[in-house]
Amino acid sequence: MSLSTERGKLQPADKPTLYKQIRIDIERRILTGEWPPGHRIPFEHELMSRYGCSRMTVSKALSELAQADLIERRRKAGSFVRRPTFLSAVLKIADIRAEINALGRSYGYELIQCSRRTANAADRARLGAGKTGKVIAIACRHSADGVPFAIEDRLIDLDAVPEAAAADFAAEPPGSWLLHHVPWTEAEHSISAIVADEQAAAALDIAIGAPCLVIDRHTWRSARPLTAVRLLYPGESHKLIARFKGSLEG
Amino acid sequence: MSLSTERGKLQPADKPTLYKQIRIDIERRILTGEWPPGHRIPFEHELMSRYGCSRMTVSKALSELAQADLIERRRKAGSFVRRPTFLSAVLKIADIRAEINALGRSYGYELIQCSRRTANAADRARLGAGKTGKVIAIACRHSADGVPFAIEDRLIDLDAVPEAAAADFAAEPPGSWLLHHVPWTEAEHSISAIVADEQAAAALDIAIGAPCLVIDRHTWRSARPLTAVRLLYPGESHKLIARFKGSLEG
DNA sequence: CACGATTTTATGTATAGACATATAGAGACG
DNA sequence: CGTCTCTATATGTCTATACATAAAATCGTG
Repeated sequence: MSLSTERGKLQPADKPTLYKQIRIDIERRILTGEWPPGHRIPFEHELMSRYGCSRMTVSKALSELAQADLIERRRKAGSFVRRPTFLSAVLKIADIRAEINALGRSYGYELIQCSRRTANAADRARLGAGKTGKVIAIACRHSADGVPFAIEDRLIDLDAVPEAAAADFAAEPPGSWLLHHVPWTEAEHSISAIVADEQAAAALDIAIGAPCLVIDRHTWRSARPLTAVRLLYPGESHKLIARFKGSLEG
Repeated sequence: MSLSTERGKLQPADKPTLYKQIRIDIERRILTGEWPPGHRIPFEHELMSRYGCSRMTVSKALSELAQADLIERRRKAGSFVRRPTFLSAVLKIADIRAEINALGRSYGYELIQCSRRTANAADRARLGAGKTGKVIAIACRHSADGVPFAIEDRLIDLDAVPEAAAADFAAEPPGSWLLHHVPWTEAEHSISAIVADEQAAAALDIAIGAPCLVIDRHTWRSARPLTAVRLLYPGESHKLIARFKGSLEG
């Protein structure tokens, strides 16, 4: 409140609509700790009189805060500050080609192996779901400026993604192809560290025993497994960045 | 549409309010690719007549989709499907104590070293910002059922977090203490892989040369650095899970 | 006191209407 | 043909009102 400055005009490039003002106000109190987790936000009717507006307006502000997971709304009880999903962050895993291009380096791609087969027990276990028919198994390598960047080992469920049968994975990396042709609803990433074995070391041109970052990604559409991929990055050179930012200043 | 089953009753635990129905409907079309990125969503007045409701209702659905970054709304032009933030996912990094407790294992904590000093050049570089006064440097170890789980190496800016001077980090892990006492607005995680050196191997009770997952986390409040921490996990045993889930199914 | 029924209340959804605002596209003009 | 202005229009915000719904609080009864 009374954030008005000594300037006569308000902040120039601002659009201080009322509901947004209320949202920012409450958000500020939460993020500064003035209203700690568990604290009950004033009732809508209190906010109505405090800001001199209708219930729809404060409700809109509270709804957005709820959608952003900052507060929890409970009928009859009120709205409460949520324990921030504290150490959760948005992990951006760019498409490898885009990632390398963004670094201003030239992208290189090599298909190492690509075969189609009826799913065996290991394939089924890896894809996670029951009876699978045919799958495509792909091994390939991504490089930046000619230096190995990551190796990829992928399995695609051909029943779930029949279009993949017609794709030319020698010309286009499977990750990019899937991104542009196959919509998905759920993905899970598992990140771990291993040391390079002989094969990985050779493919990545690093020493045996050097650390590697591993990303295992599974992708589903409506609970149906589409693809499973393991990406191996030379561990010291590559970093994944995850960032969390409150929307206070955004 | 027409997801109704052969059962006479609708889905029991469902609350198919109209605006949510509209939201799910549009979301489905986007996620299945029926409406690809760039596609113009029907105008609000079209949706009004299609669903037979008021503009506020369709607007609420569209607003939520916009807040979820699935569509972009432009005055006069309409609403458009955004290119999904494709490979971004929510990375959940739980508080270590909570994480271990969640696994049903007993949490152990040992403070290895804790000292206060005037920030040196390395400290300033690590915290990222300019002139820092005093800092607290902490080294500690987390264990699960007596087995080393992770080692932590942390720096806290005492000027930004003066309360930390009074905290007893022998009794409470710095991560937990900070979580409960210090609000923050931004955090960045950098994930990489290294092999254990002699010191890390000893602290984690693993072999020298064994892979380790490293998380470097920096935390700010309104762009001011609060703390920088490096967590070292035995790489094969530990996995970070990041999950993306569309809200299609709830 | 324990337990089930009833009331109260804060949020959830929805409406019709109003005005604001940005801007794409049309028309005017040089 | 380029540029400028104007206008039509889709979204953005807000109101006052209405009824639905879940759950806390209260009451009543055994």
